[in-house]
Amino acid sequence: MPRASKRPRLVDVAEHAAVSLATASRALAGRDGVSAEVADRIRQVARELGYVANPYARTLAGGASSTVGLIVHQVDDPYFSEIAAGVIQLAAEQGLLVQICQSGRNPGYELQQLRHLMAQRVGIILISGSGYDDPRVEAEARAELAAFQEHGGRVAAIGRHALGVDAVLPDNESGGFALAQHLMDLGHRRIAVAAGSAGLTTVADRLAGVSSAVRLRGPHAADLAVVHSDFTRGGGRAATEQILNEHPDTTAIVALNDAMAIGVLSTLRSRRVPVPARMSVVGFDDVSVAADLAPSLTTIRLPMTEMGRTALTLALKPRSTRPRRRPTGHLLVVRDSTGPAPTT
Amino acid sequence: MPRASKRPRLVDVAEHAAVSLATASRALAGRDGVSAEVADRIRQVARELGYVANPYARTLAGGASSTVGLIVHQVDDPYFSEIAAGVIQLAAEQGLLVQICQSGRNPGYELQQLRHLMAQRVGIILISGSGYDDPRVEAEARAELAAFQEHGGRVAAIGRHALGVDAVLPDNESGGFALAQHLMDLGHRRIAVAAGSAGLTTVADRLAGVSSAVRLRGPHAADLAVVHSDFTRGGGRAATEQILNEHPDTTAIVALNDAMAIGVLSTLRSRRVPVPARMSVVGFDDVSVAADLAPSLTTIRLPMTEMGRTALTLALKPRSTRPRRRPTGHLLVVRDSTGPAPTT
DNA sequence: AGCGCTTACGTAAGCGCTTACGTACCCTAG
DNA sequence: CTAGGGTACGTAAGCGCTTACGTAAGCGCT
Repeated sequence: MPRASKRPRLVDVAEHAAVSLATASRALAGRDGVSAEVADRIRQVARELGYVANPYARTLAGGASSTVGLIVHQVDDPYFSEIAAGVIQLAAEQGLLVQICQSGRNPGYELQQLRHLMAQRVGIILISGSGYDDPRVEAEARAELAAFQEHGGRVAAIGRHALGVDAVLPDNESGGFALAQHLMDLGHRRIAVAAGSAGLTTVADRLAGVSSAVRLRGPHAADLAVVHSDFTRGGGRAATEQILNEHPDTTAIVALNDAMAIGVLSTLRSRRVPVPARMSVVGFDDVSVAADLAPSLTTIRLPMTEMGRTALTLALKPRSTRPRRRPTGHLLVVRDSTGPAPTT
Repeated sequence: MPRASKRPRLVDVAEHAAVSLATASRALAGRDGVSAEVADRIRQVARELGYVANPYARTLAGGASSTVGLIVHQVDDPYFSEIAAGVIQLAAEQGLLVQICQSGRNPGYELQQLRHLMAQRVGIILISGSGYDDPRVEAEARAELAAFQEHGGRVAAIGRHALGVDAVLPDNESGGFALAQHLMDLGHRRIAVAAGSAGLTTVADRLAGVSSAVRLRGPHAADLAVVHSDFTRGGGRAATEQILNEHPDTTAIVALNDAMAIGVLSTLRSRRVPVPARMSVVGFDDVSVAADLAPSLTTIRLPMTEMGRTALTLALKPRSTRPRRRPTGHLLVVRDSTGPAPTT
């Protein structure tokens, strides 16, 4: 049975163009040392033959790997999937392929994924998601990433500043600050915070912003009750139960991300607590459903898709000696889930 | 400056174990022709050295590529991200890496992504998302996939039956059927369908289920108004506006996926149409937020994560001559967005 | 005319692995 | 005791690229 013809190789291109392998390679790589006419002829032939370089051979021979690795906590979490969408968009524009991994919010497993990517010689690695306070894991990751960069690997982080690599950093602290101010401006004095896992730097940063806004208002501006759970809708539900039980006079809940906020709203609804009449709720991130919730969610908008793109851009640029940090900007988006504090 | 030591190669393992390259390769690949003791020794050495095979060299030399490609419409659409989560989970368990691409709901661009993956010699390709009725593109994809499989490539589709490859197929038709029945059981007689792009097979199938349920009830069981938009929240909003304007006596809206349903609910809320008192709404998919919406959404549950896993399983198994089809099962989940038809 | 320099291209040595083939050895049958 | 066959392992030939190095031609200069 006559096999369909195999893919053309570089030799085929070289032969058809009547040049050597080396010249063909140079021409297609856009390296100089090839006259313009010859280069044109080679590119022309390559196009006609439908030649596409074998990435395995190319990488083996010392060329740059054309794939970027992306580690997220969970792809089906909108925060991460919106970031991923940005990364994938830009990667496609640059002709790069994205290898995606989930760490499942587990620092040890994340390190394992990272090792796997490095072992696979993925050239560029993006790590999205909050750092953990597990100092051992963090230190190991840091060390191995440093070695990886020594060998020419490129790395960027999104929302993690403790890794010693270039990073895109959301304005967590000032976002938290803005949220607390917004609530206090509305007259709220008993504010509860539904926070994610205590170990996450994102949690710590956002929380710090909230507290500093409260402190800044004066010694008795407002009471802050912090309840830790995790950054999921289920976490938001659990936190709400706890807040309702332990801090019944709360008039506003700050969920430290939108997933939690959705859980908060859901629980308040089933407990028949009217929002915002009896309880105001704010989130953080502005995932795209936030605007379509009932009530629509007041939150801090982070340019997630853009953050993904920026992270890849950062990793693509030649590395400077010191890790660069790129803030993201943020915006308080006021919607229907917040209103004046109820008069007692 | 003394470079950090390079990664161990197979020769290093072979030397330390005092065997030849070939033997080491065989032992680590688990191929036979190596005595048990020697194989153990080699594996032991490899572990001590922290040896991980270079995937580029392995693939170049004729080994199997260890990466699977996944094409989805949009990663930040929950339907696709939940499927992707399943694929990535199982891939990680199998030591495979997942290359993810977005087609942006554009058939031509999807074909381009497909070609890119094939050119990159990705061994396994999963294509998620509805087929299009663009016969030219579909035929081209079909042909190229066939050639890819001829060369040993493995392919599976999710929710597409026209590609001539193994496929995981959601019960679109019976799901639509169940939804329509549910509404008619509640007394609804004027039902509008908010459908995605007319070209999608998913739309056609779900719609067919709805219509056949209505027809089955008898000639004048219910009026069905179909409005086409697209499978996004915005599409749901647009469709709702149109339904409200053109079919004002509608009492129930069937959104053909949950994203649209969210848009429908959002628009009804802003138009002050109470759900379900004045209008019932159903969705399709049961994305994970569906339960946390206000009101929570009656919908058809599809095991999305499981579907992702199944698709990969299918692609991993040796191919049979005829494309296999694996149905997914479904479940009508009744929540708060549906109620009895309002009495006029 | 002879020198050195640049430019344009070819030659060939790998990159790290898999695998077809070859070879030494041991076992069993005749 | 030897022929035949299986088992365990080694040798070496690539896979399709990149790139260091070599070479020939062309240039301006003294």
